[in-house]
Amino acid sequence: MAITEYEDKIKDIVENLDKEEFIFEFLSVYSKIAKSTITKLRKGTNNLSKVPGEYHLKNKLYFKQVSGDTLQAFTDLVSKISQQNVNPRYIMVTDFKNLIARDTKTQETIDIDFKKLPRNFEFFLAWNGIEKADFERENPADLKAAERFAKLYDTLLKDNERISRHGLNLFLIRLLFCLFAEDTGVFEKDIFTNTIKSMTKEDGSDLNCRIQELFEFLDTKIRPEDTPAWLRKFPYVNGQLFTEQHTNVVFSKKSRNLIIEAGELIGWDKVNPDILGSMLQAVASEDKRSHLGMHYTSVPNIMKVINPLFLDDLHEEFEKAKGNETKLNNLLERMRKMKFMDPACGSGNFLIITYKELRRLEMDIFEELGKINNSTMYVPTIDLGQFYGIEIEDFAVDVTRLSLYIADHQMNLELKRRYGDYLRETLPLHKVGDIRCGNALRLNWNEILPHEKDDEVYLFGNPPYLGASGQNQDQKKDMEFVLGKVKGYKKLDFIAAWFYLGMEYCKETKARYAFVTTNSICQGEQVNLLWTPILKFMQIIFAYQSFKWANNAKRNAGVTVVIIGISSRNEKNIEKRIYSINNYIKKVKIISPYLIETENESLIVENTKKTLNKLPLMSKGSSPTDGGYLLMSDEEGKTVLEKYDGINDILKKYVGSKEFINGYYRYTIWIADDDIKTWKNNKFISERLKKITEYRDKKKGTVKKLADKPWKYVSQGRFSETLSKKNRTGYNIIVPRVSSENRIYVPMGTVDDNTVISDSAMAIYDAPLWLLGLLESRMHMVWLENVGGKLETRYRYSAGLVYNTFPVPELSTRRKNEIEELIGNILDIREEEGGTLAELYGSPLAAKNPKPMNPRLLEAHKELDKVVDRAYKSTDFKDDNERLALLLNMYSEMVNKKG
DNA sequence: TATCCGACATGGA
DNA sequence: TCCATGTCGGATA
Repeated sequence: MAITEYEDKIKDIVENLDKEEFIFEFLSVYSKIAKSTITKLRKGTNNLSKVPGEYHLKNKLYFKQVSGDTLQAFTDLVSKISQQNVNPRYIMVTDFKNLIARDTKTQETIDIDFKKLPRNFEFFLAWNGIEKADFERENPADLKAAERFAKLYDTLLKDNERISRHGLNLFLIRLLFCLFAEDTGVFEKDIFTNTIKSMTKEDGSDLNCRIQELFEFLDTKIRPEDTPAWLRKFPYVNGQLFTEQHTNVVFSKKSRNLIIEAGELIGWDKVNPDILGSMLQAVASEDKRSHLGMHYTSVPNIMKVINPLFLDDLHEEFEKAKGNETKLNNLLERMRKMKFMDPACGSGNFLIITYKELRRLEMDIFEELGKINNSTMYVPTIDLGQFYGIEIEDFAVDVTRLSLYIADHQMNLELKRRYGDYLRETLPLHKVGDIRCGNALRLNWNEILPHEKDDEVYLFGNPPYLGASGQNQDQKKDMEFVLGKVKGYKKLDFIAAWFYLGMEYCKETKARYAFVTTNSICQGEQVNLLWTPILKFMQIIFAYQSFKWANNAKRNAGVTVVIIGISSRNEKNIEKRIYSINNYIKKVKIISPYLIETENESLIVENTKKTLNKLPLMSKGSSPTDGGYLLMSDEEGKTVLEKYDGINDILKKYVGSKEFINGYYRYTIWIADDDIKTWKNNKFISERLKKITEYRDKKKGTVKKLADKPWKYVSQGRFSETLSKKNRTGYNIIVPRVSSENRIYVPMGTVDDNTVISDSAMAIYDAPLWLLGLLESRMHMVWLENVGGKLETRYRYSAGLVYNTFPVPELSTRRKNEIEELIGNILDIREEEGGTLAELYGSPLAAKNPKPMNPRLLEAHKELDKVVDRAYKSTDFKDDNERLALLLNMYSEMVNKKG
């Protein structure tokens, strides 16, 4: 059942109250309580209490209808129950004005206005087998609010087809403000909802007029004498929130009710402005509705950005300043001058969290000041005017401003709670810094938030990620606008533009920046393209290594992220920190753009087409680009082989990474140009070829050109060429392009000439066996792990980055023979032990359910490692870091030699 | 022509 | 719905 259904049903019961029937109707809302149980309770057959007005349903509820002092009645009932040997989950009393209920398991008690029962439906969810704590974790008030809000939004859109989006959005923002204000003490309690309820007609026809009058009045500082009484109770709001002219909105009975329900059923005081904002933003943009909230940054992740960027430092300074009035005041002065900008602020959650954290620190400081000098006056330090943002969607801009007001008010309440005598008024609203609506990649950030060399300014956020092949024309133009001068910029992720602009804003100043980003900009070919130019002026001061994106949205975005903090190179002696999983912190001197400790951050491996190491050519396997019509499963292949005589001439096994690792194969049609005459009239073949022609015709470029030769692979690597070579003695080596990072070694191997290596794997045709041994070695694994690209965190093997750049020392014939023998041994053990490579290599590095690698195989690999290690260095390596350092040094020598 | 990538894709528990 | 682990074709050089 949807959350809102519980509320709606209970609301119906409360509004059409039948006191005698109430408890039965209420129980029936909770579907796990059987109808028959309720019927029996009504008849009294299973009512364990014989007192009139009392209902005791075994293990579930002890209910009493009372009159007079409910609290006294409740206390009496509790003590009465405690004397019996019974254990009802809930105890509830009500006089239908007030209601008190206790959950005897959690000992939680609610004492509420009877009319607020619908809002508290989740308190009783244990009846349905759902514990309240679990429910709240999965269905926060924010989600509930967003769900109701989406309904209202859709209804208003249907009733107002011609209205401008901006006008509608503005109305909704103001509505949200009013609902929030009446629940949190900015306005008089429930005044907005009650006004609408009592002052407008049920069909909604005059609601627009009243709303317009109200909004205008909220923006009027000097209250006219003739203000009608119903308006006079509303205060002056300012903050420009109600300044713009209200756009007329058509209301219906339905939309009016939805507004009233939003007021009555949602506890706006429980709503987090940071999360709500992201939900609202998603509601308002149709295309994003499907991934509601997918991309909002969770509070823990925001903390990972702002803590190391500036908050840790402020807290540290606070600790040092404790007991010293001057130092404390200096810290406040410093905080007052700080400025913050999120150049992709969305609905502003980074700004909100930052604002709240600073206000809390401010309170702590005043508490300390109070201890030193108890006549300390509270002077507001942190102001909304210190917060800036850029956002492309105008609704989100409004949500950001609104959310900042809400955050401000929440902190004012917290201040009052903590120190009753320190007061800060929410109204009139304070002015927020520039939250600019526009394209962050086209705007001059320094014009929005101008700063001097020594100003303390921080930029942060979670800008959009988009790989090179997913960018649309506009985004590509934006990339060119920002990164046009950067070599190879077209291969960079969209977020690279933010990192580049961050550099331009912060370089040679004290300003710093940190973003949450896809980890791919710190892997593979993007490392050189992006970081070589940025590191000319900047340095990485902290980094969170790869972790999986997660927030509370129903469906999470599928991406692995890192967090990178950056300052100007001019800032010396910064202690840099690398945070890895489990929040293990390592303090280091230099952080490389691969986000690991390094001695030289310019040791970056560049994608290279030519081999730098004289190894035989590696190429990608063959790619059919056939829409799947050249391929068939093992099973289908065997059927075909039986059905058509001689077809085995043109059927080959087809093996990619998945097939190779998991020990199976598919079949592919593989027809040489000369043989096509023989086969084009075969029914099975011709049907498939026709489909391929159709498929390729819809494409463009090379693929389309091959539409009339459908049997041909679009790219064959060097396979055909190899097949035509006579007197071959080498092996066809297969290397999976993508494979699990949970294995110690990437399984590689050899296949015969009757097997097509698919483009999901790399291939070295007609190669010596020692080469396979070299590639399977620890040395090569370390290289792959550190300089190769990744698919999230999977290993991604590529020729340009990994194979061609791999530094190889002089190998004597004797050593080659030794390697050959050891890799031969490994291949034998694989055969002897049996099972798939996935089973043999296991997943020993998995965090949750590690599966061991076959011990015999592991031993054989270690022997191979020793021999290969020895080719690089005469003594043992301490660890993989030492291997990597040696390889990187060899690499840089190799590159320098080439000039 | 040959990649290197994917706010992913997909199959199995 | 989570968890483990690798397809396939596009845009680019």
